[in-house]
Amino acid sequence: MIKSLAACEETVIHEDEVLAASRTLINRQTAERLAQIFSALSDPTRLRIISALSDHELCVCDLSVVLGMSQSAVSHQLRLLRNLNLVKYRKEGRIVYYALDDEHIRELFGLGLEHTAHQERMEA
Amino acid sequence: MIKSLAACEETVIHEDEVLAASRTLINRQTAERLAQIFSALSDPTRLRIISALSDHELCVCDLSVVLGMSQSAVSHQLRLLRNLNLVKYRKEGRIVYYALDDEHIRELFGLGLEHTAHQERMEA
DNA sequence: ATAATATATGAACACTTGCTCATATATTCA
DNA sequence: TGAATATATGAGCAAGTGTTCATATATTAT
Repeated sequence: MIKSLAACEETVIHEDEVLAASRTLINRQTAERLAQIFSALSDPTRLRIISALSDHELCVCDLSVVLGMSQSAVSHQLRLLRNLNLVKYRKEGRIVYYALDDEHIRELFGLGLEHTAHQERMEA
Repeated sequence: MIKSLAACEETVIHEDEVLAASRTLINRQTAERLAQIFSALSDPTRLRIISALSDHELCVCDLSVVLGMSQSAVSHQLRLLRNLNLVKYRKEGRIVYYALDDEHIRELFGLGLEHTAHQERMEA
């Protein structure tokens, strides 16, 4: 424990802060989970899908038209979002309608948007 | 415009929804920006750095001890966070102290944590 | 000046990611 | 049943990512 703190040429520079930070640090598993959520939001295509679905549900074909992308590309991304439970779907015949399935994601998306708006103001 | 909507074997399935979604869809540049922000949060190491810095500033050496990672790896990630203005730093002699530099990121981090906590409850 | 040390960084490498293309599956319609 | 069509998915490939290793830079101490 204490021994593992030895580094930086055998001397921890700020032992108290290191101990404090170590106590409150999120664990590796939590970090992995968090990273997975943010990874889902770290791609422009998926963000545009989420944006497109923020008002209405849409079928895969509609989505590919809206995004101007191939059905295959959209479908692959939808699978990813589905696996992370960020979107839900319902089937009506051969048509599959996708919709957002997570208020947290809506919040994260909105908060991110605020941030970009903030950034743009800073640059102006 | 209207022509570009033709797809899915020449027939748009839900023209109204497609037009509505197209109007409110975030543009490609915004999507890129947003993706960049979330990308910064999409890696376990960077999330643990953010977590470690959430209370106190820490120097690079302290950080590498806290995270149990090489100084080089931490330094590379700090550069990335620095370039996105997510962390700020101050130099004191040869020691460089890093701290969070963005309330939005703190909020996003917190919101993400809530989500993982929610997920864990769902699984229990 | 020289040695020691905190941090930064380039190159390389394994691994991941997002797309395309081809094709499979499932449902509807004739 | 067989053709048409909405969606899903596997393989493959180009581009991106996170680490290590070696080394550069900058500051302090002798």
